[in-house]
Amino acid sequence: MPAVIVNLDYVKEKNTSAVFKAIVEHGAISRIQIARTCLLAAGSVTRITRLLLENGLIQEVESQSHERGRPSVLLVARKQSLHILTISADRHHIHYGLCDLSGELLAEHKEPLQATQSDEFLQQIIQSTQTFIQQHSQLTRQLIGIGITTPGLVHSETGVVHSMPHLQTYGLPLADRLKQATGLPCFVGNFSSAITLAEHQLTPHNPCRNSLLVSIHNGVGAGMILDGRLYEGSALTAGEIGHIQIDPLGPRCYCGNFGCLESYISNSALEQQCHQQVQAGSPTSLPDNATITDICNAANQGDELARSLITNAAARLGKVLAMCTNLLNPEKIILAGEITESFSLIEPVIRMTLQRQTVSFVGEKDIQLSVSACYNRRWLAAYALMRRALLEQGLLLEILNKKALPIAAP
Amino acid sequence: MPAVIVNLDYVKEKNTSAVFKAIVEHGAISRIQIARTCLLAAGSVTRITRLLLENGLIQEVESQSHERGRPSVLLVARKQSLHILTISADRHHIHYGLCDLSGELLAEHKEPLQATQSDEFLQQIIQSTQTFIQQHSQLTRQLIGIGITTPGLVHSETGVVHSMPHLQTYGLPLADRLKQATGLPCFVGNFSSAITLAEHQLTPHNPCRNSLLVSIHNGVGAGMILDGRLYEGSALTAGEIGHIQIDPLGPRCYCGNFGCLESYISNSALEQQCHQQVQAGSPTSLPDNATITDICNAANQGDELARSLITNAAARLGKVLAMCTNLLNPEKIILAGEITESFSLIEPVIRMTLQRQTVSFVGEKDIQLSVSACYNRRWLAAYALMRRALLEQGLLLEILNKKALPIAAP
DNA sequence: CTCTATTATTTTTCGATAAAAAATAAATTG
DNA sequence: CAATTTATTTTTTATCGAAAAATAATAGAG
Repeated sequence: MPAVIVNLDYVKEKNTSAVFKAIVEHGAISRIQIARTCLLAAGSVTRITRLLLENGLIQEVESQSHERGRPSVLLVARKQSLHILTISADRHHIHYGLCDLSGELLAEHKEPLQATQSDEFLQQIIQSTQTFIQQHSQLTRQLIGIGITTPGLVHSETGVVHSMPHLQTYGLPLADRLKQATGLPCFVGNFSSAITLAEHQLTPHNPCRNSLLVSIHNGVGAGMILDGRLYEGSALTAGEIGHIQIDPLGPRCYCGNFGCLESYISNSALEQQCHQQVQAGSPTSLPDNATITDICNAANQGDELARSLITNAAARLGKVLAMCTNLLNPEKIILAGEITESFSLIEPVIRMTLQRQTVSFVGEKDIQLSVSACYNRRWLAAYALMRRALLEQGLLLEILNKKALPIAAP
Repeated sequence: MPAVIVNLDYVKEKNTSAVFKAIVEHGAISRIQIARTCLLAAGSVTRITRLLLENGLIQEVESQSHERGRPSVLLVARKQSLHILTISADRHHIHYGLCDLSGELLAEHKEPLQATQSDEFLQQIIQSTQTFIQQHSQLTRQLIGIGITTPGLVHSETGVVHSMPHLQTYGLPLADRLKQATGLPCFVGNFSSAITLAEHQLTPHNPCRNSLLVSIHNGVGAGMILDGRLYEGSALTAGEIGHIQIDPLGPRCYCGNFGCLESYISNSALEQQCHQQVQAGSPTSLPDNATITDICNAANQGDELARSLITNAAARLGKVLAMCTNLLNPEKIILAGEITESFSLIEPVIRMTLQRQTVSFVGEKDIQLSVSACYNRRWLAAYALMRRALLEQGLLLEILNKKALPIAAP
């Protein structure tokens, strides 16, 4: 019944990961502090850190004197010791990136999506990946694996892309195929989910166990961290808040239903509303073909029409966020998308709506509302999948167990 | 950082629990089957089952012959080997129950809630518990612990009742206090959450990782199992779907907002709607002071007014369930409350609403809709807390480690 | 029917190894 | 040099997995 086998290997895996994670997340930290953090005996920390030191994953940096007694030696992660290849496919392009343990981008490459179906997609990715690796051979020597994000339904545990309609892709074992072709561990995930994970990983010091990342582009969707873990739903379709109905008499949505949130607040919806209003003669500085960015800029500068478009959208979004809050009681809601350029306009509207439409004891006052810090750094989504695998899912020990380590010597 | 300490004790705890759980959930099962189920070596299973046998928790029942080879010996849990005390407090009464490992009720006692504030509440519970234990001394000899459910906000990990306004109770460490008074392990939880857990435990053979239990009485709320675990939210207030706004122009709710779901579909709301309609002269067999049960009965028998009241409520509930489905993509939605007497009327309406208001690929067709099988057996909520502690949270080993076992000899 | 070969389950034995505990070493201050 | 804190080494304990051994049944030959 248990998916994880609990034995001595598991203990070693968990504790090694925990120690490494403590070092990665805390920055410089002494062995004794690690022992306290991870609730391990001092001797165990010595053994584990020795393993990590020998493999060049961490290094001793300096001694820290205390009031009295032997000074502690601080340890840090050698972020250059291992590199991660990130692949991020969207509807039109494939982005390749190479980053270090900290997520800093070292190299990148963007190419148009040439494939029109599943096989071609796989071929393109395999070929371009190999080329990319060769072109950056100095950096890719320490490559420990590949993180891949795609649109559509992806089962990140198995690495199978269940559905990616624009490429007629159904049930593609992408992780396995790519692993076969490159010999590297591969982890695949849906982009929105993975970027939610990335956002979650950003703040290890202030761990937020329940958060919602809402992205607003031409579609509107949400990623969720619940009880500290990424939640994706039974059929991997959780977070479809764009198709929550907010007005039964509203316009028809492409999904077939009526009055979906997306029909009101997506970028294209706002641009269309703007177009209509301008044509109808509303006083504004905007042209009738203004983009969402134009609208946000105008709103920030006080344009009345733009402001009303943005705040109306915020009120509608707030309504749905209130429902989500009543249902899930999250600590934090993070927004992403062009409309966040006008976050200072949106925030008070959402807060007010939350206050009015949630039960008081849900503590809507304490909800943190913010703009995504990493949505625009696409590669961080794929990086987050690899980081999770490394720090929480046993990839670290898998790497250490191979004697032919790709890790740079100290 | 990790809340759980991963060491040898942890391995033993997890594997012993896994084996016992396999026996409890599977019924008669051989050692080799356990080994395959729990991914353990056969020798490990022998060792663990020996421990359980020696302590009277399981017993060998019969041998099962195969085509050839040594027959396997089937093991079952001795459900009479340990008893669980359940306490369930609501606004007006406290229910005490004694049940065996399988959840079957062996004795019960119900008394009015006399307390009006925190201290008195604690006193009453302690006193009545002790009396109840003494009165059933034959059964309570094998008592392994107490499960308690209350209304309000309860942190089940710590056993602290954070808020129970009707008793002016805030921050009461109920589990600790009761443990102190009785010497028994105690686990406290919110009733709605715990009953959701109970429902989840009912179907171990068909494990559903994501489900929603919606209860409709005078309040409307939801409990959630997400990724196989009970989800309660950051401030323990998840599931407040009764206060999702379904009409901004709707009637004022006692929570201060307008148009809450609860104002339309709660028992009292339906009774009030019925009253108004009857007074207004709608043709019906119902009296103007019909109860919710009357309304359901009439609806089932074809009364037009009753049917329209019920189906209207179902449509509104369906609307909110559609939102929940879009957001959470559950496998199963379970309904509880008097209105489920008319489930056959409600179900098609909810299904239709789900179909219309969820994105098609969410797979709303596959959603299981059913009536709660254990909502009316209140004690099962408290039992579920104890069962979880025993089978998943290390209580089993805690009990086995005490040499003075309360467990009945074979 | 009896005996033997076969086969699958269960038990025992043994080795590897991880963590805890205890003892020791090292580094620094006053 | 004593006191103190950190780090390392050694010893101890305990679990798991693998494999050997024991066990208990059946099938089929004679």
